[in-house]
Amino acid sequence: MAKEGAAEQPTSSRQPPSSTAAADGGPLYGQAEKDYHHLFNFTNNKAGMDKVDREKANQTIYEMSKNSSYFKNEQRKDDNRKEDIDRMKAHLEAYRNSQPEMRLKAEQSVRGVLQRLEKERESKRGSWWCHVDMDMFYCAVEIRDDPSLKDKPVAVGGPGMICTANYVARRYGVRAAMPGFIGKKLCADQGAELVFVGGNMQKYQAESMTVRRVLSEFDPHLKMGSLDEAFLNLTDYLKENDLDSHEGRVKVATEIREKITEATRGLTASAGIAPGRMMAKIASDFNKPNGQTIIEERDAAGFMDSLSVRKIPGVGKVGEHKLEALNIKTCRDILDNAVLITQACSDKSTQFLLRAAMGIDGEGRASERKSFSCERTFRATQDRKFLEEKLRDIAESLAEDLKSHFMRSRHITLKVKTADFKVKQLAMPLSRSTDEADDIDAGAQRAFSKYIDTHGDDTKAPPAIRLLGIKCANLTHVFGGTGPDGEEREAPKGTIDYFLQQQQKQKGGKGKASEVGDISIEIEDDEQMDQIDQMGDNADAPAGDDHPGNQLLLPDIIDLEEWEEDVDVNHPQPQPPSCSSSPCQPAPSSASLQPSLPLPLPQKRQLPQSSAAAQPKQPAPKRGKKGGKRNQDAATVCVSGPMDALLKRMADRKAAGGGGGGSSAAGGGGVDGECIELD
DNA sequence: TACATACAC
DNA sequence: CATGGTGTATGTA
Repeated sequence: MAKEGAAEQPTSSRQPPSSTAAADGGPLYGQAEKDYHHLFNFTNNKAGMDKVDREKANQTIYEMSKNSSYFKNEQRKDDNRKEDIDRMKAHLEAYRNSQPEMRLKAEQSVRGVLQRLEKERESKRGSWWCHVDMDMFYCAVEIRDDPSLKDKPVAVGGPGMICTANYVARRYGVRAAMPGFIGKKLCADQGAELVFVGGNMQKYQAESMTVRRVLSEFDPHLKMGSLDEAFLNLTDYLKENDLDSHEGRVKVATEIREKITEATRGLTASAGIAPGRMMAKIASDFNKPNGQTIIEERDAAGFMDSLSVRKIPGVGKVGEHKLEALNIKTCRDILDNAVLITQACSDKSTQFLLRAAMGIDGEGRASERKSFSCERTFRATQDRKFLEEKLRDIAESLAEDLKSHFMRSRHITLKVKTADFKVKQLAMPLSRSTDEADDIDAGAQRAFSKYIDTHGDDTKAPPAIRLLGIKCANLTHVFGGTGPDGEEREAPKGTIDYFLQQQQKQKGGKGKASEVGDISIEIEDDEQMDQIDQMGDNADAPAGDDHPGNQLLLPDIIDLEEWEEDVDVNHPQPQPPSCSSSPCQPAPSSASLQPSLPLPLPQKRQLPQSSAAAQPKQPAPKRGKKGGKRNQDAATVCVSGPMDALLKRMADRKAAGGGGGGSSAAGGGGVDGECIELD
């Protein structure tokens, strides 16, 4: 099945790099005004839309958007960004005019960084990652179950927002994350009717489990990124099955996809295999849908070089434009202009960009969940009663959420979006941790009053509001103790809380009970690591828990019920990666001693345009038993004081003399002026 | 700490 | 009639 040919020739049949947005789809609209073309994130050159179609779609979208509050707000934000960019440019200009010694120093420092990175990349050779991504997942499920939809433009979602569109709809310019009414119009203008299908999360979860089962055969430790994508470490599988070769990888990718299609009765997936997670992810997108891309180590640098910066996960619309202002469009440009980047970006961003451009994965250390939030959009209103009731609903929903996860929060943030789409947040620390709706509500209402006070004055009513939300942070685990009904609260098997409970018991009694505060838990071996890895995926979780699990130690992955699946908005198609036929060159050091802004480091790794498959096959380097195992190092999980919570709770009970955590909301004055007092 | 932004999905 | 919700990271004051 599928496009194996494509897999073996990832480089051969692609179009040259698309020109910039302005040149490509030149804005025929609002010419006299500023150019907001790039705000239309919905058009790209995928899915066989030709230039005319694209331009037509752009105009439709523009016509429908231009007078909306939403779009006006986007313009405002964009103007702010432009100022940012101007400041950045000014800063760079200052650098250009600075003392040569200074610039020389900067360049030497960058050279060192790049060399270090080169070494790091070298040291990580030999590990193989696969990213599997289901094609238009939700949509595909719906179409499979109702084949009459097959040739129609279909969107999962509604008139409010589109979650996923099939490829027929995409031809009309319909995209994920596009409001449904625009999608509808795009189709209507071309004589088609967009069919909306409401989502069915249960069904998608079930399908996702099926996919997972298939994949776990290749890597039992796989990490599902969301319902429709997964990361697999294939290193062991390839070695154990004597498939550690280009042919082997092609075979495995093919097999993975075939098995998925078989197990799901017709759903297709795209896959990427590469010597790193990030590259694998980019690769899986490269021949979508129903395709695959394999990147060999010797091709990796060349592949990255030609890639648009926008392909780097973490570089979005804004980042792309910032870099564009520096004349940086590809990953190669990032490396060639590393000095520029160090001057224009923060240390963190610089590190991130340089690593990404070289194809080196981020450290990707995941942490425990840090917040719970809930927000609702509604028809903008000034009706205070209505808004307060909305807040109450949200608080109740959050309390439920917290309880079902055995968590409490000590800090809440109110979020308010006005009719003009401006967002404001107000923090409200609580005097102690809570999972009670009353407490959360009290805090939120107080913050809301404050908002009203500061935003309406005597003459002017406060603005209409279109969204309210609450975020609960400063979380602590709760186990033991009693729940709201007075019943014993025990963490269910298979949850992180259960794990922590066990740990607690083992370390238990002996000493240190008096030591209130954070405790840390040592994860000593892979087995324990896996135990944690698997948590939350178990069916043992409490019923009605729509969050598949916690995120402990899942790197860079968000595993919520995701709404926007398969977003591939506005990604220029990557141009053919030029492949290098030689392994990565050691970091060169053609050091001219003259400071010059674009520092040619490391040397260009350009090479013939032969495809990966056409390259002479080189066996992957034999390595010692090293690259394969993930998480070799013992990891330490820091848990923000479950002990604390326990003791506090006891203290609370003593003080309150009453049942459980229940507490009446405190209207009364918060301590410290801002902190809301419970009980 | 508080707030705003950017990003992923 | 009309542009979502959940979560993380980061920069700045």
